[in-house]
Amino acid sequence: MSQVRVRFAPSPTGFLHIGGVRTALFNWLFARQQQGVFILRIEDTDQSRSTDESIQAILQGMKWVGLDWDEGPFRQTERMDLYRSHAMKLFETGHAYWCVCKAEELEARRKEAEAKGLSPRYDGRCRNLRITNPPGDAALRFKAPQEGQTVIDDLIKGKVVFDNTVVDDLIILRSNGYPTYNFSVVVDDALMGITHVVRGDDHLTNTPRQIPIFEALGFAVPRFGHLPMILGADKTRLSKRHGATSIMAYRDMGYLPEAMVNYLVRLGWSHGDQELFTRQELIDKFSWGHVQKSAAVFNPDKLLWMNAEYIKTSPPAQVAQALVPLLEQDGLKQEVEAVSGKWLAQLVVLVKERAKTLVEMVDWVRPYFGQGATFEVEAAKKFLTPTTAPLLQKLLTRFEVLPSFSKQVWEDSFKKLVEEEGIKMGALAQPVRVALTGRTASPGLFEVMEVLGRDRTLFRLRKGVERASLQ
RNA sequence: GUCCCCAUCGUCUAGCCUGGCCUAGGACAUUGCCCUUUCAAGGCAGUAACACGGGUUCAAAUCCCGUUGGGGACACCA
Repeated sequence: MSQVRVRFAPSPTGFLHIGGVRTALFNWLFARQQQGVFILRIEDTDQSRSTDESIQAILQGMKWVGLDWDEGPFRQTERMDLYRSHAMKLFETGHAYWCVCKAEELEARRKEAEAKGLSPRYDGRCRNLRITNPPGDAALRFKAPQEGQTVIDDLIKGKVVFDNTVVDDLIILRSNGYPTYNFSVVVDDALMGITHVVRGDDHLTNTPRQIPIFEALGFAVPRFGHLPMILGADKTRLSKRHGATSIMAYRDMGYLPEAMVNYLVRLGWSHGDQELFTRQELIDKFSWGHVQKSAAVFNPDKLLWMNAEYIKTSPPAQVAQALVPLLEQDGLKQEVEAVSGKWLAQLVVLVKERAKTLVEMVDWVRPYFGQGATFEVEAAKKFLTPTTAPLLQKLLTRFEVLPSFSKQVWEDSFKKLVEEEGIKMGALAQPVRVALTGRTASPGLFEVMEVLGRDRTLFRLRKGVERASLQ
């Protein structure tokens, strides 16, 4: 069997959509598993909607989720000669003809047909005109077979049969000389040696239009696979009104690329009961047979859970690295530069169990930068009171005589004081928590002290006593 | 309207191809309990589904037909 060659072929008309990422992912996974080739092709033949910014967004998105391509990115606008020469070849072999119908006329006829309840197909009126010297604004149409059936043995849907009577003669070269999608795709897929065309199932009905073109051109027909769509909570096609759909928006919301990949693959594919997969496991275990045939509803809750799992289990240094840009955006650039990567990783370990996103993590981590704590007003009011001041002072006095920080020793010392005072843990823990972090919620106190270090712990305790004495 | 695809808990899904082991499993969400210095995390338990109707069969979530419902496509967009 020859080498697998697959492609991802987005059109650059906006940001990279998460549905697009999933399509790319399935192709990429299959290529990596089969030691095949993954090609990136930009379908920009619609010059009015394509933009360079979109191309950049696509490349950026692909890189962020770690989908590397082996060939490309190719741009269709750089391959115009290929489409034109193959179109002329079809004309010369009698598989295509010039059509002089005006776009407005076609539109009007389509509307008329629809109004009568007929299917809005091209009526084929130029088919037998045998125009050989077309006017400059003529379009070239493919002469589609009108009898028989086109059968697709789909990788995902299985056998799908279309009557050829339902496909009309589609335009392959517009009057401006640009190829249309259904034609340029065929030429590229054939010329690039694509063995498996895997795309969204919104393309399923395009397939019986494309197969006859492969055949007319004398090319081998690739295998096809049509992935089910991603839906919003209301079961309609996922769009902006369901929330963020741009892959980069998820980076900005604090999602880890590994979590996005895992979630997106699991949306429509499964391997028994397993939910979490490493990239390598995905490559090893992927199979078309377990790709779901039906559309799937995008569930932000499950994605959030999965992101939390990745935050908890990924190497802390890696999470810290992803966190840094968000920290800097949040105005902590100087503070971040002042600390070591090792300490940052330690910080991640401190809070990773409570942050479901990196954005949440920024908030959890903020109290540990800088010398002093910033007290939340309500927290200070409740716990740093004149009654707690002497208690805090006693703890401070005991800690001050300890030469260096030791979790065990400091915790013992703390508990001993609680015992001697005959108070509950919380009665001392909460004021200390507020003194150290400025907040009423934080990780375990002694883990906090460890991250803060002896000096800052004592400093903040002192400030806490001061604040408590004030009220 | 025509054509195509699809149908298991609220959601993602296992099971379906190769009927019986399904009293339908897992995960997210949700509810309760436990743990606990706070907030989380974690542990345990609970609620919750084979769309409907006909067949075939000793036996159907699984095979067949129909109905209903959902989605997609019908451009000189991709």
